[in-house]
Amino acid sequence: MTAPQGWEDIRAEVLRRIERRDWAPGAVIPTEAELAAEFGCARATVNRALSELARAGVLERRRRAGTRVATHPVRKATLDISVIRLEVEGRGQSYSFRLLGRSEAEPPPVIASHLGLAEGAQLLHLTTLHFADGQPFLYEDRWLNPDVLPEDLPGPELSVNEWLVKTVAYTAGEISFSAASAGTEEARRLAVPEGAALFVIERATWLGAAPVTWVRLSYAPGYRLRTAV
Amino acid sequence: MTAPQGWEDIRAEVLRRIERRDWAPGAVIPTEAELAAEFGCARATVNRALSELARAGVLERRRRAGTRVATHPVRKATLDISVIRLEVEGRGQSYSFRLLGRSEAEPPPVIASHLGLAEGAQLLHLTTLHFADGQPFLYEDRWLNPDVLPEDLPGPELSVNEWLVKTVAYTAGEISFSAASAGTEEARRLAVPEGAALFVIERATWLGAAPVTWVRLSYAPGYRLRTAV
DNA sequence: TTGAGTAATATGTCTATACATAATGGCGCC
DNA sequence: GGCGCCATTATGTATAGACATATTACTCAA
Repeated sequence: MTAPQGWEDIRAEVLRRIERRDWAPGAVIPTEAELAAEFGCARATVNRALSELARAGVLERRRRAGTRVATHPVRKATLDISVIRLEVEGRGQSYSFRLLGRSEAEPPPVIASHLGLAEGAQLLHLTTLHFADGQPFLYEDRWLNPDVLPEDLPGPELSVNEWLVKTVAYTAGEISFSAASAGTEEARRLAVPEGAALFVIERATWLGAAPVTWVRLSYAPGYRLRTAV
Repeated sequence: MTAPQGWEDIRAEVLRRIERRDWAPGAVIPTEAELAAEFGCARATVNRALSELARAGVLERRRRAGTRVATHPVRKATLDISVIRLEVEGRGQSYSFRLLGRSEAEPPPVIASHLGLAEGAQLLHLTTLHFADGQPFLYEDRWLNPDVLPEDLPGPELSVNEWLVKTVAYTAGEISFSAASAGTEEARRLAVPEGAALFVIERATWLGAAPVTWVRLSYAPGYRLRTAV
């Protein structure tokens, strides 16, 4: 066997020992210095490898206490939250969208309180339907805080969704994924029967303390969000 | 203003400049060497900060071409895929489960082909109902490859889910999230009307080329998977 | 026995330097 | 002008050494 060279090799070797149960879950593994001596590399290189594994949830590291194999390996799945156009085009389909409604209004209390808005605050309310290959793909229900918008809204060539990610910064955000039965409006827009199971992403973002946007994305039936682990 | 000290300070400062649009999306930012000179630190420190931001999707880095602000900031949401018991207990509810069925059978063709199984291969089929505070919370439909199991199946104190995570390694995996209408079996088990919108996680894992498990988790209505961005 | 104080230790980070690697831009050749 | 090669350049990684920091383990006194 060739000795591990770079930090990725060392990571692989450590992972292999964990999978082979040379190092059992919960057990303390050798220190960085010891591993560096064994692999014949600098401690920093071992540190890089072990840090990556700790970030991935495979190891747990604490100063002075050492490094141990995680007993409950919390596998972290990373989802890429992208622009809808790119998501559609990434599936090899053609993208289009249509702005359905635009108004200034007071958001429902649930949304207002979630965003931390004062009572009676007016937000911009935009509803958009996104298409993949001409078929309804996603219904977007968005509330926007006009105070944080640096420029005018985009022209018809850019969806609000895409314009937002390119121009409005935010410092904190929440995402939730759930399933919901299609309501009257969603069903009509997506051309599905009322009550159909829709995959729903709700997202709220803030810029500092100021709410930026709240959006609910209802995907047409059949949609799957995928990722590798 | 005090000069940034560690790599986290530098990361914060860079992020601030991006959010203030000192560095616009798509623009090339100064090189590591230049930033190191400006901040009065080693290049490795700047490298650490910029690498983190690149990993987070805020920056795009390419050798020789330099570092630029991402035009399509692909926000990466990381989900912690944990043991179901911990998920329930993390919500402050009491956890229990019941093994509903256990048999050896040939999986449906969809699953078999997805896993890359030979035709006619027999898998262990386990169905489990998980409860939160005594209420049906999650219906688990699992197919297990007996060849990769290192030990006997767990006793009644540990759910298959938890036992698997702690004892079976895997090298590759896929997760998908979707919404589905409750089928007859799911509806009966979760005590919801047929056709109710369920949040579904499907997951397949392999150990090298060998399939390990395929599982479908159907959550009772109202379930939300949350994460921060 | 208990608690406070202290020494020991493993990880976390930074530095300076060096070389590796990928990708670009320009140069020269045809 | 077009094409291929090569020097340049910015990032990626490795190194040894140093100091910082968190936390444990130990010692000693009340």
